[in-house]
Amino acid sequence: MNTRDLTPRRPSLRGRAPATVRAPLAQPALEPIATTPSFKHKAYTALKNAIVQMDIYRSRDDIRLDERKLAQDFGISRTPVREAMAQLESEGFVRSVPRRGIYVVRKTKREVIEMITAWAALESMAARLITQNATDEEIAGLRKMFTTFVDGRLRAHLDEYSDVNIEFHQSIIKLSHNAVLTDLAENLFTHMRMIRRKTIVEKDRADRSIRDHMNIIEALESRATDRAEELVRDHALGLAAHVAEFADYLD
Amino acid sequence: MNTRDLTPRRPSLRGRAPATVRAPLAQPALEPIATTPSFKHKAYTALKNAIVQMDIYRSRDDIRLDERKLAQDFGISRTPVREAMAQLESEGFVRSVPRRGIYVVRKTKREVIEMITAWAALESMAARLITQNATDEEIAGLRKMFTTFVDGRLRAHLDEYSDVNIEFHQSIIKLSHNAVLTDLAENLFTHMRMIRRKTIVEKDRADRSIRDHMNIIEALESRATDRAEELVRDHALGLAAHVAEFADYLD
DNA sequence: TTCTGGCATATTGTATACCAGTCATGAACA
DNA sequence: TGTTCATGACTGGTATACAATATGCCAGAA
Repeated sequence: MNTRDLTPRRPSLRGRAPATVRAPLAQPALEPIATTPSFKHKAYTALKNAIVQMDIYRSRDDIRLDERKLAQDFGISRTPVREAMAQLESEGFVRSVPRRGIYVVRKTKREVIEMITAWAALESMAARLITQNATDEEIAGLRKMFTTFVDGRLRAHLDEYSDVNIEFHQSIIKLSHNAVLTDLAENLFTHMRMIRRKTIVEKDRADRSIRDHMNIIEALESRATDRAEELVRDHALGLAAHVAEFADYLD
Repeated sequence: MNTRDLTPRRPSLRGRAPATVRAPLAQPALEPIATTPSFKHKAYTALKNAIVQMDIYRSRDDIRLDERKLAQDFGISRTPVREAMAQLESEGFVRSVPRRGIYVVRKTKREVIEMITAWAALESMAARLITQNATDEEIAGLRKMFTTFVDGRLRAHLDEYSDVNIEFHQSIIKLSHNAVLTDLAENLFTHMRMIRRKTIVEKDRADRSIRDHMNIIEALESRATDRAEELVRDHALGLAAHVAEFADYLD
């Protein structure tokens, strides 16, 4: 098997990347056309949704996904399904065992704690960036969103893994305007969403969480960089500690 | 196209992992045979190495990879090459343009800064964890590794993107014993390594970098959590600022 | 009845054939 | 001489066929 000898030279291809060259015309910015997002991408989205929505922590039985059945159900061939699976595997959602099957991954308690810790790292950096770069309007939007949540009757459901809670933290990350932070965190949040159903909703923690959020917003508004970072970090690490102590249903 | 209807039931599969059950016999513990890592994985490794090693920032010409040629060179079919490509694409190393080709991705200046910022977030959290969890021996190993580097004649090459420099930071992340942090950072570091050749080696920054490293080690040794975190963070963010100011060769 | 060995089956890994756009080329024409 | 446009080679996307291997079943012997 002769390896190597790639193609580092460019083969003619004169015009560099015409696809990315935007015409400088004064057109009303028409959308990039309804480009069909390829079967592979559609399969990826559908599979990810399906996996996220299933309550995988309810039972301890292994959950296996059948390539051929999925391909049949989607009405496509195995190839795009396999490519979607490969991506989901690299993102930590499924695990492929050769000649055995593809199984949905259940995170261990340790892994969940590690993910929350990583999230703490990313979001605390985001908070820092917000105090330095975000506009007052953006931060005000954060407060508005939050108070809407709290005033509504959603308060009762504001446990750590609820959609509204995660959305709040997701907004903080996004306000950093750092695409890398956002992407990395997005994957972590998706994993979080999968655990939510099993969470023990403790009234105390919910109240504490709301107070934390308020303090975070205030620190951001006053541009207190170090304090904002610290509050965000400790809020997340507090959840990690809580999981470490009480989330015995994992494992 | 009827979607959905996965296979959440587990298909028998009674004994969970019989492969790990060791026979209690007095046999010479024969190894589980050399299992060959799938062509897909081998192609992935080979491709990644090839991409990382090529000096992609030397020229501005697009670098295109040809599926068919690569498959031919590797002596395998297109399928595993494609699957490897898909993974590399999700990791941000290549970009696939339908009906056009697969191109090696060149990071923009903004993206590099964002990556360094994310790295700062991860490593500063790692530093925090080290002060709380790592053993004295582990931290001592860090100092030993570093002094070996500095004492040697490697000092001249200790610019921010050099292998030894990156290895130092990699070691810090690893000492956190947090697999999620480690994985996320690993990808960022790999991207870093690709930029190194174009770096302007400034003597001042190299010296500053060494001093920073020493301070970081001392903070870790004295278990100064907040200080270690701050030093690590500022060290990385300093590089980000440096790139923002001087790395005009990007873009 | 219990255990062993071989075969049938199931499932993923890999190879190959086909399809649908894209782009360079060059002939035809003004 | 410059422009247009048809054509064909080329490329990634998709479908399908084939190969390799793990697992379960069953017949037959002890």
